[in-house]
Amino acid sequence: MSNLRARQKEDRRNRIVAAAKTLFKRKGYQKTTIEGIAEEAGVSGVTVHNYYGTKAGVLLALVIDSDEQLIKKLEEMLTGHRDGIVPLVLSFARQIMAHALQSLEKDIWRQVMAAVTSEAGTQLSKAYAKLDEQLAFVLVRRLETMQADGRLGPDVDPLHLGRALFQLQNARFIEFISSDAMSEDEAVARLRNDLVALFAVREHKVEPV
Amino acid sequence: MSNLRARQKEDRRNRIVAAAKTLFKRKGYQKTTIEGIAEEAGVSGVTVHNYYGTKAGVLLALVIDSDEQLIKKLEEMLTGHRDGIVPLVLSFARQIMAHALQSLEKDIWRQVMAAVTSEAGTQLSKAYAKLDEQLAFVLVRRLETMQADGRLGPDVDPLHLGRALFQLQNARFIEFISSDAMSEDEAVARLRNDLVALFAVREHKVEPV
DNA sequence: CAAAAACTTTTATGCAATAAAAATTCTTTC
DNA sequence: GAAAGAATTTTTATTGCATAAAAGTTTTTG
Repeated sequence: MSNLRARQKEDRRNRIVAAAKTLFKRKGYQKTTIEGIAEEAGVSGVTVHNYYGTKAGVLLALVIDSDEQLIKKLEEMLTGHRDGIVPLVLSFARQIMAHALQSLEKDIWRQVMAAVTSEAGTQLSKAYAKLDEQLAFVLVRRLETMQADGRLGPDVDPLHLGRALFQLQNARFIEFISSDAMSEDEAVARLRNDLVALFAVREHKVEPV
Repeated sequence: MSNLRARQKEDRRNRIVAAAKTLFKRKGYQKTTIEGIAEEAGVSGVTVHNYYGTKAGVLLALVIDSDEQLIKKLEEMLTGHRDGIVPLVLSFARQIMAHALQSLEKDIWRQVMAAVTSEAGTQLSKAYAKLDEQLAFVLVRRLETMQADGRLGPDVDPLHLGRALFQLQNARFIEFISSDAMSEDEAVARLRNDLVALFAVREHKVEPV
């Protein structure tokens, strides 16, 4: 009997997120109220809280939806990439920044990033972390291909390398959204500096701690 | 006449931060109220807002004070460091994590990190960013010494490398405080994986974008 | 010392977040 | 198919952050 109640719940979830998306875009984050979202979605304010916990929670839910598409897009774009690691990571980064600004403004992204850390442990926060892991894996898979093709040394661990590269990219992404003044080009340039500097290192021994 | 007014202001600032420090430690972040801090400091709640803008602002001020000491400590500890880059960065990271937990609990650090991004552009947030830059420079100076000693190739840019290493360290630090379960050892292990993987790469060409 | 300037406090308002009680709607069972 | 029961939403109420404006106080300055 597929449960009317479950369908209604799903429906309300969708309406709330859709309402939030509309209002965040129209009025910005600070100026849209939970009560406003609730009204637009045809539920009570308390229901929004019951569903998503906080205003930032609603925002997170919305971002998670949009990021799932991003991952698919990235997979497509990077498959068949025949350049080196640096260009790979830079296109990856550029794509992420472009997608981010396309869906929401920097100011709102700052709220997203803040919510992810301050609400660490929440379901939604975990879901976001999972997406990050998936994003890192997009890189990992590319690196594995490169290694199979002989374009990456056999002594490199693609998993750890992919994760490290993602961390760097993410750090620069956060820097990017943290400043209204910073352009995509500037952010990419900084990331390139990071990579070039790191890859120029010839470390002899690694063992001692 | 050294301005009585300025001295009073300075005095209030100190009292507010001291009160906040006490209360945050005693009751945690969520449960201490601005009004409580104000009462403990002998001012009105609105004054706390006028001074620091937000509750997180008070917290940031407090952290900035403590981080200034950290930088000095790190300088001392790392001067005369004779190992390679990886051990250098790992001690650096370990020191930062130890200092962090010594002054505040993870939960509160999450609020700090969230505030830094969500309140980007604020005076206090800029001050925090400046401290990060100084921390990165601790690494940069060590790398310069290493290069002068011939322990780091002449084709490496110590400034960019130091910044990149700091970004990686910081990413893992955030991960560390974001999970109550993650130990210092685990965080350091992840950072080491990052570094080892990155330094194992032998990138041939870098030019094309 | 009095007027002006600089601050702080008081007062008031909006909104997020949370809890408990009341009301509604769906499901189940006879 | 209606009534009992369960699930879920809404109403209502409260606390605390944040902000603005008016009122009051203290320091500075002429």
